[in-house]
Amino acid sequence: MSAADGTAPRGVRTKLAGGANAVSYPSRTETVVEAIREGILSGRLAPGDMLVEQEIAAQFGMSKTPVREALRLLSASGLVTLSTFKGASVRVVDEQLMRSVYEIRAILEPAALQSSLRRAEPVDTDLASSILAESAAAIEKHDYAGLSLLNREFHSLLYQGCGNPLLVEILDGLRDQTALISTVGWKLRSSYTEELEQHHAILDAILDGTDLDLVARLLREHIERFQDVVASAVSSGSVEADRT
Amino acid sequence: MSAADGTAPRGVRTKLAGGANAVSYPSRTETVVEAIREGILSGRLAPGDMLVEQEIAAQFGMSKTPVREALRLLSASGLVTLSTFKGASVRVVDEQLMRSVYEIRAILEPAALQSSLRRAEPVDTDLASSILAESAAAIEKHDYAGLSLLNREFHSLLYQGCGNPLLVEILDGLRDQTALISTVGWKLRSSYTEELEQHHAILDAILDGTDLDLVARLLREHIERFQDVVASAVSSGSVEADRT
DNA sequence: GCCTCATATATCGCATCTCATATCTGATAT
DNA sequence: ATATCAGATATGAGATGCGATATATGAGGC
Repeated sequence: MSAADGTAPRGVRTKLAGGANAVSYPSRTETVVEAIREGILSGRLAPGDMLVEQEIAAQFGMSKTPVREALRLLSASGLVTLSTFKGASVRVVDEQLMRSVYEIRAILEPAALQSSLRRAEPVDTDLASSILAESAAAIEKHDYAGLSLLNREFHSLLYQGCGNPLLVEILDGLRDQTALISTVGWKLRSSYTEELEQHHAILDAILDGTDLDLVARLLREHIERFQDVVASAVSSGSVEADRT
Repeated sequence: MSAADGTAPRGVRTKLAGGANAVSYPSRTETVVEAIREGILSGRLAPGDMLVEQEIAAQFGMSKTPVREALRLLSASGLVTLSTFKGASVRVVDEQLMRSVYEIRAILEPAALQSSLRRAEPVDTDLASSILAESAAAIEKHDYAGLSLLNREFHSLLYQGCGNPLLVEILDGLRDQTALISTVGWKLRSSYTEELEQHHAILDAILDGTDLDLVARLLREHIERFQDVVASAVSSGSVEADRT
């Protein structure tokens, strides 16, 4: 009520619209989608948290309409569960879902990586290397949220250059779903050094560049390994336990 | 205008809600999504056709709100293109997109099929067989819209039982995207018999059941074959030509 | 005759309002 | 005391209206 004046925000958007990027300026719906997405991925919003339209609308100083659309969109992308007349909530992950996600990633990511490596502009190995360095630092500092982000970035790098935008889109979506548990599954902590080691092994194999099949196999085994780790972590109930 | 009374439709929905299936009754948004989806898949709506909110709303006797949501959802699933302040239109496919779709299918479908075959309740070969019989009949009758539908059904059958609901969902989405051109690409007509033959070969290999790798390879090569066929058909501009 | 610019219209984006539904609370009967 | 049912409340679903913007159209100038 207080922030929902109705005139001020509209002016702001108008200014943005005529401003720098004429094409595709951020609609209010996009704003909300991005904000909630970021909230979930960063772990600020935990699985099961209710997402109340009116609350979010007030928080952003807008009407419920764009919020509603945003929640629908997030539901379509799998981050949010929508129950008719009951409301929206951050998706609660179960073992089945996580196994599904990792199974698909285990198939697609190695294939995408091979496509990347076969192309002219393959993989930014410098950036990958620095990400791994940051990962080590994050582990030192016990910054597991940051580490989770870095891990996702690393995997993204490997398939980003595969030349298939749709494949990238799909893998980005799957990657986001893994974030539903990565940030909260503290029980996975012990696996982080192992994950980093495997990332290093994969990067080394890429830099070596002689054996594409080896690279693909390493990545696949890496993902399959974490399918089991994550699935068992989820089934043991460590996911919802940490959030009071 | 005429049908948008506002009170009559509501009563209908209420009756449905309290009626048979209490859980998950179709919301207006879902109705529209399904209708437009069906329209696109059946070829009644051609790529490039504008989808005007008010028009559709009037047609269904509802307000613009659910229509709007439906269009957003369809955009997220890739069947509809949304241009800000310009409107929604049935997605126009280009060669790049089609290559992307088929490339991913070539990776995922064989893997999914192998998963299916390894499970207890693998593939409904009886149904697959009858679908192929119907396909032959459709070719006889030059019913290419029906044939396209049957082809999609056949592929669906192969991965439906893979035990990974998310994978099924993704493949269903990709399958729908191929429908954007399948029904209108009349130039593909000559390939239909070849497609049917290959489907038969795949089914035979499944029924034989001795060589899983052979089955996977046949399916992969089948899809890769049609990647080229479809891509060249799209680039030659046969897609938009047929629709006056 | 063709190009440029202002006006007009169509269409989307968002806000506000109303209605239908689920959940919660409490009273009553067993 | 507990189970059940009715009313209250909260919340989503949908309808309507207004404002913003892009495209189309026509007049005027070169």
